[in-house]
Amino acid sequence: MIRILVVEDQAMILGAIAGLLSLEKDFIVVGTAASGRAALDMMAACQPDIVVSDIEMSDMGGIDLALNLQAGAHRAKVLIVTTFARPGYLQRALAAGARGYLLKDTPSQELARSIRRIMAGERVIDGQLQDLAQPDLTDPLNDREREVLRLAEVGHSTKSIARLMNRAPGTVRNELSEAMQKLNAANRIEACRTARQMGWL
Amino acid sequence: MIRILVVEDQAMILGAIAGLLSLEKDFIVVGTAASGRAALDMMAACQPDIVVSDIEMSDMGGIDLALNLQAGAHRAKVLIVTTFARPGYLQRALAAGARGYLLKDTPSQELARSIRRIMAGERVIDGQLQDLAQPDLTDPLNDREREVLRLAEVGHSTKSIARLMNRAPGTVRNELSEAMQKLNAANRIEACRTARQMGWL
DNA sequence: CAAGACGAGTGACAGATGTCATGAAGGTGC
DNA sequence: GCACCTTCATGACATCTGTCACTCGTCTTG
Repeated sequence: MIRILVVEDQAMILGAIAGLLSLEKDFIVVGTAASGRAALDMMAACQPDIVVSDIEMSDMGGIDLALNLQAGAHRAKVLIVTTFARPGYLQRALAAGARGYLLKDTPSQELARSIRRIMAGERVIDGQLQDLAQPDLTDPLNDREREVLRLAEVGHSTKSIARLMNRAPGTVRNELSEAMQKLNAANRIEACRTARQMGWL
Repeated sequence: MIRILVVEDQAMILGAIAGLLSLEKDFIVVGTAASGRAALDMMAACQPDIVVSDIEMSDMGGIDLALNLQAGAHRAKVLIVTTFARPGYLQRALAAGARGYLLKDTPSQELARSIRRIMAGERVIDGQLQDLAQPDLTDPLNDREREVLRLAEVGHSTKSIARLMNRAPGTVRNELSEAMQKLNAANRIEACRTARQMGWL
């Protein structure tokens, strides 16, 4: 019997996935949580063998959850199930000790199959991401550039970003410029998009 | 017995929702589709009483699907189930003849309950959207402004947008400026964000 | 300690962006 | 025909953006 904890912030999807997994005779859903934080609090009580978690959630995402489990010496394995085929996410998930990374695009039968493979010790990466995993996709941005981009993304002007970060406008301009060069973008909008798409924001 | 067609582009979610609904004794899932187009093609063969559809899908979204069903004199009712609490979406969905609008945030039991209520003739709007439904939230943009914003959103410069739309750069600048005033935004980035958030893009 | 590396800032410049007043061309309505 | 509106376009102007070269302090590190 494989003990599963499902973590997902959209209640309906959470219910649907939990229901789906409950249909398997060798699975038992021992708990569900709407955030990484909540999941962490339930670990002791649930004693899951595997945690199936989304990435983007308020409070604490799936990657940070994996990190915490790794650090806390929990023996539960982690399977990430997400909408996003972003290289940065995959990379960080694996670095955080996740044993698998599936896209919600993949057929639902794959979920059960992947859980069994992971419990058997295998590592499972979604087929759509095999190719993306290889080339040089390390995040070239530093913390300041990331923060500047995050602010630019929501429409702040250079001046306004400078105010928010307690920096001179010129500095912000330089950082933005740096980021654009690194991302090979023609303007801040493009830079934000690429960074976002790669999972670097 | 209520005959249901489920439309959703993320295969895993599609499977999970279909599975969830199959558990109800008075429901039968007569088909699943990954796009509005595909759903439309299946209508005759499936003869569903109700179509449960996502909104954002390639090929044809849930709102256009509802429009087509309405126009084609199909008697199937439509329930929209989506991630997005965007007033523009709700408004357009209802205008397209949808009988219900649920967020994926709501608990999964609500889905079955809502389907039954809709089959009983009721109209179901997610609680989180009740308040948003009232004030003046009509899309102030015209077609050109919408298109200009869509291009600006992905990082095109004014010149590049002008080329793509066969217009003078000055015209594009004016249209962008117009849109920004209508949306009360300080720059194109903010304008794109608000429009997107309201469901006007 | 000298040589760098690094973070933050400045100044100057070209080009992009946002605002506004204005104008030409093509409908409408009467 | 004439007044009026809409759509597309210009030109002028003030700002904002993006690029670059360069200056300081402050740490590292040999």
